[in-house]
Amino acid sequence: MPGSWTRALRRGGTGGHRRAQADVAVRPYPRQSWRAGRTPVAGRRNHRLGRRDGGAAHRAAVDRRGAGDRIPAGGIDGIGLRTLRGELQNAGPMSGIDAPGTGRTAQDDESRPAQPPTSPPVTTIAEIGRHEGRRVLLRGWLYNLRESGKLLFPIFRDGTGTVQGVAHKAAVTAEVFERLRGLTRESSVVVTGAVRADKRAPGGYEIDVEDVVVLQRVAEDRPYPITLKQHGVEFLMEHRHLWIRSPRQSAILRIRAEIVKAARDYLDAQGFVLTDSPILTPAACEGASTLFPVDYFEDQAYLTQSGQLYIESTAMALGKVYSFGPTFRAEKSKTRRHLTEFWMVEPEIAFATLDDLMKLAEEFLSFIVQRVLAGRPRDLELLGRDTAKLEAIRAPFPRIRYDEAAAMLAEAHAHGLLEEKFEYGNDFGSPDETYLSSQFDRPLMVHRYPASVKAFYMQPDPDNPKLALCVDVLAPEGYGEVIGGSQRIDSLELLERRIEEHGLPRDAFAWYLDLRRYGSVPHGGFGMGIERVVAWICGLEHVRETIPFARTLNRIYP
RNA sequence: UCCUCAGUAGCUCAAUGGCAGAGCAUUCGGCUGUUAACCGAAGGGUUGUAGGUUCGAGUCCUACCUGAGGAGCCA
Repeated sequence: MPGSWTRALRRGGTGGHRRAQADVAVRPYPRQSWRAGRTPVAGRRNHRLGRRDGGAAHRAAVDRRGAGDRIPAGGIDGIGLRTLRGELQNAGPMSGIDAPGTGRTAQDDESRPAQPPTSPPVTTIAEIGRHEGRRVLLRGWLYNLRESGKLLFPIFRDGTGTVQGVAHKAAVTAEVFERLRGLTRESSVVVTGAVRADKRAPGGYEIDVEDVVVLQRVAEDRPYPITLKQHGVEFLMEHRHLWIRSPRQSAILRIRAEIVKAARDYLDAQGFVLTDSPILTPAACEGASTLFPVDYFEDQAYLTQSGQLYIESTAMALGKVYSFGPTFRAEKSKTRRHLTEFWMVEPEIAFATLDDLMKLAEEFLSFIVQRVLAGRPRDLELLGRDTAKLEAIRAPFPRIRYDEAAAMLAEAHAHGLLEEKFEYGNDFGSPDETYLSSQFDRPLMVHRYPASVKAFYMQPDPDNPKLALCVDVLAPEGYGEVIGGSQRIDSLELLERRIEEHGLPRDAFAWYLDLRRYGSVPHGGFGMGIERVVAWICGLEHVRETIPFARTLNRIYP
């Protein structure tokens, strides 16, 4: 069923924004040529598996640096202020921080004019506007440098944003001018200069450079590999540790942090108790997915694929609980929606019914989306996200039964909107989900699937025991299932029967059955995949950009 | 596991079976308001690997390796 996802994406209008960014961007999705050139690293196969060259290259690089090429006591983070201010006023102790042999170190600035007696305040680029008209100290990296004869335009970044500096040859010392003129991208710097509002500047402000101290200079023979031009996916993922410096990637990670915080704030405020579940588990939680085996002191253990069974027990202890953590699936899925390691937030509630769960799910998601809109508008803008589509995400969400969804799919197929005919009784395929969610402007909740296609622990619908009291929440714009949940079986006898029917090892579930033996109550919960939510809210083509270091079928480096 | 597509300079890509190229990056030179700056010059190649067809293969054939997207499965 090729193309239905991309068609849906195009309809959704998320396809064309990438090129608009002055950032490293992956080419628009539909083009087939996402290939990338080979990376010329020896032992390539090995290092993808995490066994590089034992660090020889790094050691060599360190060795090449001179003895003076050391971070001052306290490190860069703690460099601070006191040290740096001292440096800036008597360019002494900082000497040698630059690469040796370049002749452009701070120690050469003996002819620097006397500094004013007070040192300028340290600020971040995000807050630079507060210092308009005053001298400040910026600590960051050189993002780019443009030259025009006797004018230099360095663009600095510091993690909070980017700002352009201006250095007139006549306005700075010859040493500062030369040091800046030859500076290489991503060299780390401490910049002194006056903040000036300028209509030509994208952020509204520029900094008139007065002095630049170079903490570490990137060497010309190993220039920063990620340029401002386009790169292929493989190259970027191979350099993920550097790619995250790009404004676009930084924006995504800030939004991810906002989403995680919003999810936790919401649940905390609703009286949920965080009870994290174990990562190392003795057996399959659900039996379906493939698990990563781990040697556990000569016993076999597995990385968790869901914390659900464990939080059912903490819910019986504490009432309303949730877990937040990584989960692992060894499925050989190669799609833009899959990672082998991903994060889930899983609320579980004693005495909850399916209706309670659906109400929680829609309010939970609405809260998260609105929080991101309010808290990270500039990052959404940087990503080119159509925020009108996010503004619409407010509870209540549409709810349809599996039966109704199946009828919609049958009709779509009859009208030629879906290539493959949907067979009643099956679970929905990706194209089916994409079609269903495309019919609504907010997340779609599909409930009461056939029990036969769902997990063994789901409570049957009393009105029709062939159906399960479960719900999947399908995100709009083709982002697929972001939440899956259900009411759980509370009858000991029924749960025992289901475990047997599914051929699961009864011993491994003895503790789980105890929950039905000692004061069983109706209860339920759901799991929300963080990466899919981030991809949806950010309008991304692939979940690999939603986490600092994605683990996929073919990649575990860096 | 299956289907489809793709591997050429550090990167992104060209090259009817006939001399392996461009842009960016790097180096050198120029430019007093640049916005992925621009202009000029230089260096940079075992065309994924191994076979085969051919007078001649980056191009055609076979196998393998690697990556991407999709299916299945899932969040």
